[in-house]
Amino acid sequence: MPRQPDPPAILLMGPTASGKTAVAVKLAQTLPCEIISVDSAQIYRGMNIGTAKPDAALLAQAPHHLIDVIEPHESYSAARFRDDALALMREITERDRIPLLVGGTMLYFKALLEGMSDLPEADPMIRLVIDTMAEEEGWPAVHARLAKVDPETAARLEPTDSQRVQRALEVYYLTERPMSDLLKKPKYVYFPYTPIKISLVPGDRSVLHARIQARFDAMLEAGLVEELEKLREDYGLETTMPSMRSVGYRQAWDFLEGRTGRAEMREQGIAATRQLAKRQLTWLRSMQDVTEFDALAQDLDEMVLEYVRRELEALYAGSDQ
RNA sequence: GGCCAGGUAGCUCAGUUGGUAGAGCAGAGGACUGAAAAUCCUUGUGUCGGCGGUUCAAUUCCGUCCCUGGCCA
Repeated sequence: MPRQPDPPAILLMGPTASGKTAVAVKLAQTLPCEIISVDSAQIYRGMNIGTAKPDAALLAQAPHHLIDVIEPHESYSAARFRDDALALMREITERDRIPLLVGGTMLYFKALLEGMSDLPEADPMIRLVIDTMAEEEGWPAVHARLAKVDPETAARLEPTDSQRVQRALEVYYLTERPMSDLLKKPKYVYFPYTPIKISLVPGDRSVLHARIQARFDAMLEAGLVEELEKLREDYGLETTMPSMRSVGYRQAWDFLEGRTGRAEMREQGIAATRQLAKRQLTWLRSMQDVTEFDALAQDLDEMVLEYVRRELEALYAGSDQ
């Protein structure tokens, strides 16, 4: 008896400003899918302008899951994303619909597809302790401490890689075991879907850069700085919070503090967005079994739609045998 | 028109007491396991404004011209 194939899931990936949302909406209007956002910044309530979040009208027309799920003073994680996304995907599939995962946070896609090792979650107190340590002695000294308890991880990390050095030491403090040991245990990979992986990659980088610039100007025009000002009044925000490290908000914060002028904020915001796009493209190049479309193509949404249709037909034809 | 200060990497600038030059930013490539829009690694040949002159050798000294800014007319 032939095995029933796993139900489909569409993964639509691309760098910032590549036009993912428009394509997703097109698919959602034409096929029985529900959109799940894969975006580490759009999860924050109230951060609308700078994250290029779909507006209320568009959300009413094409609902997105995993948008506006936490507040700007809270933090999220790849592990939480994986749990949330898998739960939603099951519900959507049970409704006989197809999950359509759309976004640019490639670590989240990876965590979803490949699973994560069994590691403890972040502990704010321990992070504070390590931050204090780093402030007093510098990150290389923290790295040296890590080398004593987890030489293997220390060897693969740069002493300057503050975030990973901190995480590795945090894992050791919480478990009293080196992270390298914990990572060696086989991961529990659970992804009972047939993924249809699509990437939107601009054929001409300079066109993407021009788009990024125009979009950042539009964000400033739409009141990005004012939005942050309001958020700072409503929440006790600090620059160390993950939400405030995101592109645009970080630069607007410096501007509000008087550390930069308006022109400088604009330059830095645009550059930070370009750099984000570059890192996203690096991720995409390393991903397997992804069908790539030129994000700048005229009839991009039609092309993607046709491709998805064909893939779905092939999948369902296979299941009827 | 006169005087002064500049013209060096895409941008901001350093430097060479004469032996053809280097930082920051930007850009490019890469890494990536509970903060990932994060965090980090690698990567710098450019008529040193043009043309002459002095010199073994000029981006560096001299002359001249062009351009930019400031002051004076």
